[in-house]
Amino acid sequence: MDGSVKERLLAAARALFSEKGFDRTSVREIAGAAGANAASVSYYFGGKEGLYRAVLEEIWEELKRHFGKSMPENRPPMERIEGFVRGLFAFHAANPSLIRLINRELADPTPCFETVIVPHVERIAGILKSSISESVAGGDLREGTDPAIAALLLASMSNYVFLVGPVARRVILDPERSLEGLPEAILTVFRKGVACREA
Amino acid sequence: MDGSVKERLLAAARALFSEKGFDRTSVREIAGAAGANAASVSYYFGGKEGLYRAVLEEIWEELKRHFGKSMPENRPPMERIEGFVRGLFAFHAANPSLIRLINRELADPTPCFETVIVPHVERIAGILKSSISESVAGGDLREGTDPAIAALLLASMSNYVFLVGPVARRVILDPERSLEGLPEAILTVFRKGVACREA
DNA sequence: AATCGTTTAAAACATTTGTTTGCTATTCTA
DNA sequence: TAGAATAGCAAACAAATGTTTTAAACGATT
Repeated sequence: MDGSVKERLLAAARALFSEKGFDRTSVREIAGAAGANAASVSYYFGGKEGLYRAVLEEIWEELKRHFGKSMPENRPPMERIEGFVRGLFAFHAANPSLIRLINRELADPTPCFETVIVPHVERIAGILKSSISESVAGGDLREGTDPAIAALLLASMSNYVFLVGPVARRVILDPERSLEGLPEAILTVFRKGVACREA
Repeated sequence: MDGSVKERLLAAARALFSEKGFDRTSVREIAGAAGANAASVSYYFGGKEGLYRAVLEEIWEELKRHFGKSMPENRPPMERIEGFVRGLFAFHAANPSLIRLINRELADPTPCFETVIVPHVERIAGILKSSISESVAGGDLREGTDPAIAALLLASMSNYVFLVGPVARRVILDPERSLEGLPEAILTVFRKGVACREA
C-alpha cells in the first residue's frame, strides 16, 4: 500500500463508487480495499457522504482541466464544440466507468447534487450554449437553431453510451464493436442536423 | 384504498421505485403507501426483488403495447422510426418519471437486468436497426449509414432528457421550458444527419 | 525523556434493512 | 355449519450499515 490512508481511501472510494454507485458501496468495503479501518472514513471525511463528495469534487476538477484543454477559449466556436465531444470521449477512455458516477448523479441526485454537480454542469452547459450561439451568429450553424436544444442533443449523444454502460452497449451496438468512430459520427449528425453549410 | 393488497402494493412500488430507485426505497415505505403490512411484500412477491421484477415486467408490457401502436409494422420504415421517437415521448408524458426506472436499470443493472430488460431492449433495438436498414435500402437514409450507430444516437437523444431528470433538465434547458418541440427537433437532426433527401 | 497532538484500529452502538414467524380474521368449500 | 384454506398483520429476527467510542501506537517538540 502506498500513499497515506486518506489518499488510499480516496482512490478506493473512487473505484468502488464508480463501479457500483453510492448506495451499493459500504464504508467497510472501501476501507477494506484501501487497507484501512472503516472508522477512518468518518475521521478524515466526516462520514460516507463526505468521502463521496470529495471523490466527486476530485473528478470535476480533472474534467475541468480536461475540458480546459479540449475546448480552448481562444479558438473558434465550432472547434470548441468539437472539442467537447472529443474531450468527453477521451476522458472516458482514460477513466473507464467514471463518467457513470457523474451521470448516475444526474439521474439520481444525492445531496451533493446541488452543491457540487449543478455549478459545474451549468458552467459546461453555458460554454456549450454560447459556443452554439456564436456559431449561429457566425454563420456556421443554421439560423433559428435553439442553443439549449442543440446543446442538449449534443450532450445526449455524447453521454448516453457511457451512461448505459457496457451491458446495454452490447445490446444496441454489436458485441465487440469499439467506440472508435462514434465521436465523428456524432459530430457529423450534429453538423448536418443544425449546420447550414458543410464542414 | 381500492383494489386488493397485491394491486395496491404494485401501484405503490411502481410510484416509489420510479421516483427514488430500488435501493432508496424500503419495503416498509412501499407497504405504508399501499396501506398494507411490510410482510405482504414477501407474502405476495417473494421479497423486495420479486416486487421490483413484477413492476418492471408490468411497465415493459405497457411499453410494448405502446410501441405496438406507435411503430406499426405495416407502415414504411421511416414512419416506424418517427413512431419510436414520438411514442417514447408520449409514453413518458403519460407516465412521468417512469422511464427513469428502466434507464436506471440500464445504467446500473440489478439481477433483473438479464432476464427482463435485455430481451425487451434487444427487441426494440432490433426493430429500430432493421427499420434504419430498410430506410437505407429504400433510399430514405444515406448510403453507408451504420444502422447500429444510427439507432444508438436516436435512442440517445430520445432517452437522455428523461434519464437525467427534471433537476438536470433545469440546468441545460431553460427552467420553465416544456419538452413540446423536442421530438420534432430530434427527428430533424436525425433526418438531416443521416438522410440523403429532405423529408 | 516526557508530553502533546495526530493517526490508526478494534469494538461497541444505534438504526435500518428485508424477511420470517405466529396468530387472527375472513372467505370459500364440503 | 364445520373445517380448511387464504389473506393480512404485528412483532420478532438476523444481518448489514454508518458512526461513535475507546484506547493504543506513532511522531514531533520541548
